Amino acid sequence: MTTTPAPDPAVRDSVRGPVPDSVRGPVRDDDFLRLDQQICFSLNAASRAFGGVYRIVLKDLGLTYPQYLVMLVLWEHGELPVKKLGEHLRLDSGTLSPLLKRLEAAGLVRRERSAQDERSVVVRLTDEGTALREQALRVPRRIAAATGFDLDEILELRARLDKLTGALDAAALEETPGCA
Amino acid sequence: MTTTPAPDPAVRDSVRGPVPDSVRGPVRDDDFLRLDQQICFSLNAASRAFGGVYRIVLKDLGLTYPQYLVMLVLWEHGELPVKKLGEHLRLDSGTLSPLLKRLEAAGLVRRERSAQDERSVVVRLTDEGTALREQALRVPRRIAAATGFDLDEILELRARLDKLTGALDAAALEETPGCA
DNA sequence: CGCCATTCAGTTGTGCACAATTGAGTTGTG
DNA sequence: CACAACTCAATTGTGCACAACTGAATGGCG
Repeated sequence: MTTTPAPDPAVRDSVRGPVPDSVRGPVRDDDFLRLDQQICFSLNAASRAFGGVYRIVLKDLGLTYPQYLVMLVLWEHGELPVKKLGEHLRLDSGTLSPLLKRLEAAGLVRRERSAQDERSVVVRLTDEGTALREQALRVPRRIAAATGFDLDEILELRARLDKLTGALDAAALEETPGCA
Repeated sequence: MTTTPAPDPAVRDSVRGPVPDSVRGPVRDDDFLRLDQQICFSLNAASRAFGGVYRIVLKDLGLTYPQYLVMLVLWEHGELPVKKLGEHLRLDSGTLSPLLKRLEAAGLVRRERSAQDERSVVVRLTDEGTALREQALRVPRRIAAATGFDLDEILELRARLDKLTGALDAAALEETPGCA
């Protein structure tokens, strides 16, 4: 039983107020350092908790969670070059190349150099990979059930997370040294 | 520039309705398979986007994001055995042992076998590790700024994520074969 | 006391994330 | 055509997450 980091009302109250932080002025850095642990950490923990549930549910399919995400994209789009796959999933070739090699070894996909552009490698589902979709159809319900969230809650959370991701990506771009 | 996976309104609309899913009945598995990609994926993407921003901000401190989390816990609690550290962070010795070894190599912590219990290893901050806290104090503000979220938004999101994590952990426990 | 289950940190092995680099292939421009 | 700039997948190296296991230390129990 992992000790869930408690909401810790003391932290909340110590930094809260009717006036936005930027105007109100001195929120002590000490407080912020503790709050900070809560938010970044909560996201991390939730992501890993998801990973744990997927690991259990996907064991029957012989897929890891990232491999499942790749398969989802392929089931939806049929076939894609590695580059496009990476854009859908926010992953680069450093992550995808070995992952796809494992999927190929498992007989779920094939990788073929594009004839039009010899730089590009197109990833296609094999018959076996296509067939696996049938097994995968029951996965989402099990996951959704595990969350205990109803559809609206999920959708709203997703919207917040996407907004957050957008803001973080924009900030990362701005702050990267080589892009002023 | 990674192409941000768009909200894709078609997906949303295809599964949405005024009636809660559990009552409305047959949501097609196909739809769910696509929605599923959105939620688990959004969480993953947000977590990694956070990682990207932390990577930039923490570069000055010479810390990775997980190392920073460990330091946060140590700054708050002074010293802890590896086990307790793991409970705070939801990490086991397989992750912490090498991480702590790197922090020790960096001169930020020491690891000493407990005299009371020779099985236990207590992690302590060095003077250098304690001093690093001063540098870390400005990190949370930069992160908070990068999110573009105000405090209430952060706190609410955190509450939702913690709820989600709790539900997922409970589900994982129930569904684990060896605990019926 | 002697034995055994439990607790703890560490190790090993697999897989993912990401930065940096490589090398083949392509495209634009003179 | 020639050549520089760019694109793309793959590779290398570092670090994290987690399962499975090892081995030492502890604590309970007969």
